[in-house]
Amino acid sequence: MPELPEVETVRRGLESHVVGRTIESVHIGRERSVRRVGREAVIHGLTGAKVMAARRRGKYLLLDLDTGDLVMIHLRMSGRVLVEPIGAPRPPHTHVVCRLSERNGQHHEMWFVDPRTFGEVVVCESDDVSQVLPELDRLGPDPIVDDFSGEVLKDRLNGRRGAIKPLLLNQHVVAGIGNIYADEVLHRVRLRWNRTVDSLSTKTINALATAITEILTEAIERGGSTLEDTQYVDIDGKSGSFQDMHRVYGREGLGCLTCGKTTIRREMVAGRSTSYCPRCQK
DNA sequence: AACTGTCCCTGCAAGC
DNA sequence: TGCTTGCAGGGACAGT
Repeated sequence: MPELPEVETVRRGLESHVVGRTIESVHIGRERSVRRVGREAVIHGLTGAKVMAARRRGKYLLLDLDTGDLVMIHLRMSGRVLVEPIGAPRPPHTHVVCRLSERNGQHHEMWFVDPRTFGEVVVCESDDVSQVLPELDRLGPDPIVDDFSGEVLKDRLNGRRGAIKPLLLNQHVVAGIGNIYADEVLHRVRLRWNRTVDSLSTKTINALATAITEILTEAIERGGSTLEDTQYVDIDGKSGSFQDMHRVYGREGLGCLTCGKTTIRREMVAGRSTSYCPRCQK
C-alpha cells in the first residue's frame, strides 16, 4: 500500500520526469478518479499548464502549476503514477492520461492507474485549497518534510487516549504512516499495538519518534515496499525493496527475526491486520 | 473533541 | 472446475 515512503518515491519520480514539462492534453477514462472536482475542472486546469514543483505532505502528492493552480494526487490503496513513452500500452484501470511536452526528443504520457478506484486526482486554484482539500490543513506533521522529534510527537499525542497503533495510523497525529510502517515502527520500539498512550514514558515516546524517522528514511532509501497483492511500483514501474527488511508485516507464522524464539502473530485491530512478536513487544 | 465502526472498490486466493 | 466468500486497506463520514 502506498504510504509515506512509496509516495515519496513517486514524488521523486515526478520531480525528475514531470517537473518542467507542460501538459499538452488530458484524457479522463473514469469519472470516479476525479470525483471531487469533476472531469471538466481537471481537464481545464491541467491542459496547457507547466508543472513547476512536486511536493508531498503525508500521503498527499502536490504539484504546483505555472497557472497558480495546484494538483493533488492521492494513491490511496492501489493508485500508481507512471510515465511512459507515447504509444506504450496502457495497463487496465488507467483512468487519467496526461500527454507531456517533449524532452530530449521524446514525448511521454503520465498515467494515473488505480484498480480499486479509491485514489483521486484533484485540481484547484491555490487560493481554494483549504476549501477543496480541507483535510490538508488537518494533517499532523510529516516526519520527513517537517520538524519532527520526541517533543513534537509528545505534543501531538497530548490529550489523546487509547491504543498506540490506531494513533500512529491517524493522519491528524502524524502524517504518512500506514499499516505496514506502523507495525514495523512498533516492533522496533518493542511496543505491543495495544499499549495505551498514558503508559508511555517520555523516553519511550522519544524512541518512538526516532524509530518513525529511521524506518521511513530507510524505506525511502529502498524505494518503499512492494507487496504481492497491490504491486506498488515507482514512476518507472520498478518495485521497491523494503519489503525484504520487514520484520513483522506479512510475516505471520514465521520466526521472529529479532528474538528468534517465537513466531509472529497477527490479529485484527480496528479493522486492520496487525502483526507483532508476542515476545519482543510488550 | 475524539473515539469506533462502516463504507467505498477491485483482484486475488481459499474453500466448498 | 467454477462458484462464493473473505481479505487487503486510506480516509471520509456517521454515530456514540
